[in-house]
Amino acid sequence: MKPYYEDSAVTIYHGDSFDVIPALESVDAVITDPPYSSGGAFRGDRMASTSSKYVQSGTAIYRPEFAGDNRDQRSFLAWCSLWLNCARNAATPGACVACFIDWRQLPIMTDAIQCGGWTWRGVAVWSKKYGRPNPSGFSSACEFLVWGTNGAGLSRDDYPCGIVEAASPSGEAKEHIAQKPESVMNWAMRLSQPNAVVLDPFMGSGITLVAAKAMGRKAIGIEVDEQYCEIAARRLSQEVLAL
Amino acid sequence: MKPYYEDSAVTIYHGDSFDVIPALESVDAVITDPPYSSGGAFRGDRMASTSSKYVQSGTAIYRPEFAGDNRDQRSFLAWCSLWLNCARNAATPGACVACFIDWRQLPIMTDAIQCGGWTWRGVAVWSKKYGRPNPSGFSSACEFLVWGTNGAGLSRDDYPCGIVEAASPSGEAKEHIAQKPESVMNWAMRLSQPNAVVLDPFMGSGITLVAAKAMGRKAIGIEVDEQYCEIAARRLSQEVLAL
DNA sequence: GCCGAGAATGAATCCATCC
DNA sequence: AGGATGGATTCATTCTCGG
Repeated sequence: MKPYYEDSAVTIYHGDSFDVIPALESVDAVITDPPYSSGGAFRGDRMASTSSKYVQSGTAIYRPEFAGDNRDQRSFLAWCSLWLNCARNAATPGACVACFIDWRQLPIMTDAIQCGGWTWRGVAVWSKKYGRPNPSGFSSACEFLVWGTNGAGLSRDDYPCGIVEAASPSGEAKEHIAQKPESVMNWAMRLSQPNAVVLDPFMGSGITLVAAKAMGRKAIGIEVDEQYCEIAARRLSQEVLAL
Repeated sequence: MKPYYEDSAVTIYHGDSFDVIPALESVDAVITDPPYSSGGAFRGDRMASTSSKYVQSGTAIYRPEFAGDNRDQRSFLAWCSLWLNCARNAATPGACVACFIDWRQLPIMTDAIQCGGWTWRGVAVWSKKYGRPNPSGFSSACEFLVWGTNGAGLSRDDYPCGIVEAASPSGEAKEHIAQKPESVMNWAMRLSQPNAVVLDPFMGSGITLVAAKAMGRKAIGIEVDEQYCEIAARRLSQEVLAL
């Protein structure tokens, strides 16, 4: 299988995770931000394009659409269970898993992690401090990180806190509608062991790989959309130049 | 039905919620901190007494056991669905509901709220900043507030943020093992309308009622354990004296 | 360079219209 | 009737720009 991009710490594959993951082995951590299939109470809302259902109020910055974000709840559970199980087959004993998700799909994700054979161990929180006001009550100020291990966890030297606070990325540094801040990815990365091989099966703009590299891990990214492979590869080569 | 305690803003009933709630009407908000039936992965862990399974690091202060905290997941879902439906029958259209819960029972509670006929609208977060370090990964630094409405929500003037930060209560101010800080209860109270009648079917030491009073709401508390009725009544009369 | 005012932003939600 | 569409709305934080 030919990588789309490769350097000393990072490998990117362009393709579908279900095709690529079975060729992998010795994965120590799965840290990812899958398409949420969220964005509305109704089927029609969820089926809308990612750029219209996740409204970027009045921005002039273009960000590409992303794929796989329009499953209903049953399919989302089935689909997550399958790729999570697939990833666990490539994982070492004691490997860890962590998936970002919003409030609406949080319970589904806890089911999916367990259906995929992982041991669910907790829900960590990314606080954005304040979200867009919600006319019916509390603002959506947080996203969640559902995490677990492949069987018994490994002993560790690092005890990360279950909550992290950071503002959403914005402006030109934000190349994907759902991009997480680097500080949040660095925090999530602390779940893995210092020398871990980290897999992100839904790489997007590659922020997970940047964090993995910054934290001394090795990383494998998979992305179905070539446009994002290109963005991630550019970002990672710039990182190399910056060192 | 004879109240155990009553003043201008607050009524306390001593009894089981399933017996008391059907006699109520015009409830505008249900804000409560039910027994989590959590505290361990195994049945034996959950069946331990509340004062032993919820470890109180090194404190000598005695706190009474509390009831209803040893159900397995299926029973917890069934039981929550039943009292939530029961409470909804006493609720006005557009009333709101909010239940505190830990990560382990969070998905069950989102199911229960919907099974009880409420519209689930979000998951808000109470951040304790730090939790006990967890040897397998992230510390449990947060508890969650699953919230919703009885049909369409009412229009509102207050737009509370979906996350609140406060340290856990400690020392003598803590009269119940699972007691929430007043600031957290005041924040939760902001989900309700300013003149709402707030019901807490699992009153415990009465912190919800204190918050309701402080925020200008009227409150009804129900508690099965007379020892806690006494604690709550004492607390509320002191509040009256303090005014 | 620092500060303050004003504008822009957000994995959103609701509701009236329109097919 | 039910699904799809488009516009209005909310505010703490962040960003921009001028003094």
